[in-house]
Amino acid sequence: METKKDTTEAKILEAARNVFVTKGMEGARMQEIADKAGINKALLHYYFRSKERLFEAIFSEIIKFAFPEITRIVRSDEPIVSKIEQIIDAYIGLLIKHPFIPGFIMKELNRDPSGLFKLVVKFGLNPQVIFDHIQLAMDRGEIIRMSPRHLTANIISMCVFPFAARPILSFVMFKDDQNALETFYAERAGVIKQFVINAIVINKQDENN
Amino acid sequence: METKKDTTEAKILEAARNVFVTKGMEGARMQEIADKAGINKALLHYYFRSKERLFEAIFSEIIKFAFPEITRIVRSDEPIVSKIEQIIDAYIGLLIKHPFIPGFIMKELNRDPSGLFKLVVKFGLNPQVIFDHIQLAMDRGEIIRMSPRHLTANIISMCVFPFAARPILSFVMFKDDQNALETFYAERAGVIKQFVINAIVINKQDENN
DNA sequence: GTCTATATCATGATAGAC
DNA sequence: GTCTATCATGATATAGAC
Repeated sequence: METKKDTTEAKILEAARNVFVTKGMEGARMQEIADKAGINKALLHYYFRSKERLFEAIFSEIIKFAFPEITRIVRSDEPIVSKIEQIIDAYIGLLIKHPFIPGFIMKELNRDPSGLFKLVVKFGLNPQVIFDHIQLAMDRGEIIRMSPRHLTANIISMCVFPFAARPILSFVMFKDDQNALETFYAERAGVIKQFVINAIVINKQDENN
Repeated sequence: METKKDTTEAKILEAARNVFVTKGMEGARMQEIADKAGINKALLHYYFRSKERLFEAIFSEIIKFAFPEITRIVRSDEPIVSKIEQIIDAYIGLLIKHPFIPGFIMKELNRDPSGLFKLVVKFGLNPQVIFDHIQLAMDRGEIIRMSPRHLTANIISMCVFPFAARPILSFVMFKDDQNALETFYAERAGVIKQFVINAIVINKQDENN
């Protein structure tokens, strides 16, 4: 129906996403967004009243994206190790597809976290559920005892940080060899899964019970 | 000698560090820096010709700080596990003292990595040395075999990311309970050391050989 | 070295024709 | 809805007095 009407709006959103993600809120220029969208500045203000509004639209879009459907995986009835593996696969897959999102999120959250607050509240995302599931698995003796928060932090850190710090990796670790960097990212999921399993699983030789 | 002469310059640098670290290059205002330093804008340009120059001064200062003397630890003649533990302690100690540095570094590196390039080259920092040492420890059977690059990435990720993503942790994990957050950071070094040892050390019951 | 005043310029935003 | 032209603001940077 309205798939025809909003071609301009769609072009604006795509251009804005592009510019905001690479330059950030402060660094982005309305002129550049207009150019990339093939229109002029006035039209930007016609569709989105201000730069602030346009940014919020993009930011919401991205944040929703960054919290993938972890809850579904967590709530499933599989053993904890299987859940953790699925979450790592889901995260890394997402990050390989959209490698610039972590940098953007962290940049903007350090600037003004209020946007995140609204969205997390709106989505009713409750990390306590995750911690409880981990605690349960520990009580059942599936994995070693450690702080569920720290375990969660460890896993997410290993997944996200290498993408957020892409320029450092690229230059310091790989001397700007982009192919080597891509290979590294592709290996990441497997490496993290193995690392976490080594660290926390108790009966490694008895996984089939 | 010139410890008296440069009090104004010192005040400027401190104010600039403050503003740049919290607001970033684009978000920082020369007016605010001048106010915080107790002088006026013109004087900023007298000491540092432009905003760009002033920023570079601060950025260099911070970057040097962020690469602590890891090389010394790596080169020492201790077992690999001991080295890793020392590095984790050094890193976390630094980050607890200066928790806003990671966010700043990542923000600016995603904007323009050229500053890093110059400094890394200047310092002659060579990560290959680290990878070689790890490889050697693997060949000697001290730790399991895995990619040295991935192992390094895992450790640094777990150290740095929770600080870089401070606003997310603070709100999502701790509902803005600052005390709980500080406690979490204080526990971090111990947790990471244990986690890494569990993941990679081969003869855990035989560490004294 | 430090100040006031001002030049210069870029940006977000709006008015108004079509 | 889309454009051109313009405004208003705020920023970096400089001139020049003291």
